[in-house]
Amino acid sequence: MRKGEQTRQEIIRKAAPIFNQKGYDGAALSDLMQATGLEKGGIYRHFGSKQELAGHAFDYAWKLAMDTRFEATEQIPNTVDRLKQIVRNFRDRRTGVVPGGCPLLNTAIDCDDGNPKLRAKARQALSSWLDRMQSIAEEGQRRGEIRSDVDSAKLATLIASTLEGSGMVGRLQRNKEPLDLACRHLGEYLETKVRARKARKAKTGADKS
Amino acid sequence: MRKGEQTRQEIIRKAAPIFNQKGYDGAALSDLMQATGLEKGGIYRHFGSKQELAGHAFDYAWKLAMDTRFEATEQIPNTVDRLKQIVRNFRDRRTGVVPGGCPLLNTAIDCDDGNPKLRAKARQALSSWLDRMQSIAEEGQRRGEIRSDVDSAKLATLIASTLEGSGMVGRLQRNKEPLDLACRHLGEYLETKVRARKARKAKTGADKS
DNA sequence: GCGACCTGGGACCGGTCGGTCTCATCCAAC
DNA sequence: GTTGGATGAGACCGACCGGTCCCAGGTCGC
Repeated sequence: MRKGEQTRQEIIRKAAPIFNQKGYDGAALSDLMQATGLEKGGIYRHFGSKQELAGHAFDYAWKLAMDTRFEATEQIPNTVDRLKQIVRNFRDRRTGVVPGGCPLLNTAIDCDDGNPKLRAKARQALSSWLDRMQSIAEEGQRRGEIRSDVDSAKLATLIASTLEGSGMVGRLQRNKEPLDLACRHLGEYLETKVRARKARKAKTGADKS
Repeated sequence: MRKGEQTRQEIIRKAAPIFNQKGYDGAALSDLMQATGLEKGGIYRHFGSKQELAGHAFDYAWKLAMDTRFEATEQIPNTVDRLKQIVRNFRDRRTGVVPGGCPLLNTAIDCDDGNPKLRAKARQALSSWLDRMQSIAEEGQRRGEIRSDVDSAKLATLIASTLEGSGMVGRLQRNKEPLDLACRHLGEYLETKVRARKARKAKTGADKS
């Protein structure tokens, strides 16, 4: 029972980059066999189907992505600063993440037509991301750090959309400028439209217009 | 010579949605045969390979997308208003467009690893879109409608990234709100950070902060 | 109206796909 | 040390993949 579970986790770990890079159809059993060093029978002992393995691989990749995106944010006291750190994490933190770009973006596009099981997973993953950012925004509003007229759900959606879109453009151009651009744009937006002003006194030069 | 060319165009027209929805690998010859009503031999008479057909199908889909996105913009005199119309077109105009979402986004993700030919096409398509928006921004700067401190290339990238990201999120959620949100966000951004102020007098209430 | 050629059908090809099954081996509890 | 279940190898399967080719029939220019 022990060795088997170990192998199972190893398969998921090794399979995740394959699925993330090649997509569900593009990732052939032969690719997975090569990546894991196992024969077909060895893989199918632990998973009932390719689809099942793909599901676990996505969960694994997404967990890593989420952990990375929220890394070093828990201890930031101010919620706006926390959101800004999330934005920066998306741009900067690359180590440890499953290769092939954002698993959410990849899976969403890959499974948009056909493969409803994986699509549902992607949808759920998006929700989990949005919910977590929304919670931070709501906490900020309760604490008076974020303006009360901000719609927390829409803010989360805007941040996620902008980051994912920039990630896609940057990946296509093989250039990190779009991501950097989005990062700065969102940073400015958070400062000027989201962060509550302290009192009467303006703090930053950014509110000049 | 006449009938053949007609059939060829018909194949491209019918194949484009298949490739756009299922991706390159996912679109099997059998799917294309069903969509076109032709047998394998009939298709291969007009195209040397599946890849070649996919290339033409992408060009066709992208041309339609571009035409739609820039529809009703040429005659808008003010360049900022023209950019705003492009943003609105992305959200609103759906008729006549190849089903399956943005061909650029689909192809970029589908071909990110493997299939460099198609990937190059996607990259070129992105450039053509960015260049066209950048040209509008530059024209606006020459005419004093757009602030001189705006980086036209970065503005184009920001608009494209935001729209594509929102389109992806909206597609996953099967909900047009993200796109609407991005649209309004970009509209506000264009008004407050891009459009040149007329003179001394403030025109909109938006510049209050 | 004839003849050449353009067009499309469909049998056929080797390769690979995801998936199954059997059996030798390994490991771990006793 | 023995033994029984857990484990993984690899042959095998039918389906389907992209691609080729030849031939019948339709479509043209003349």
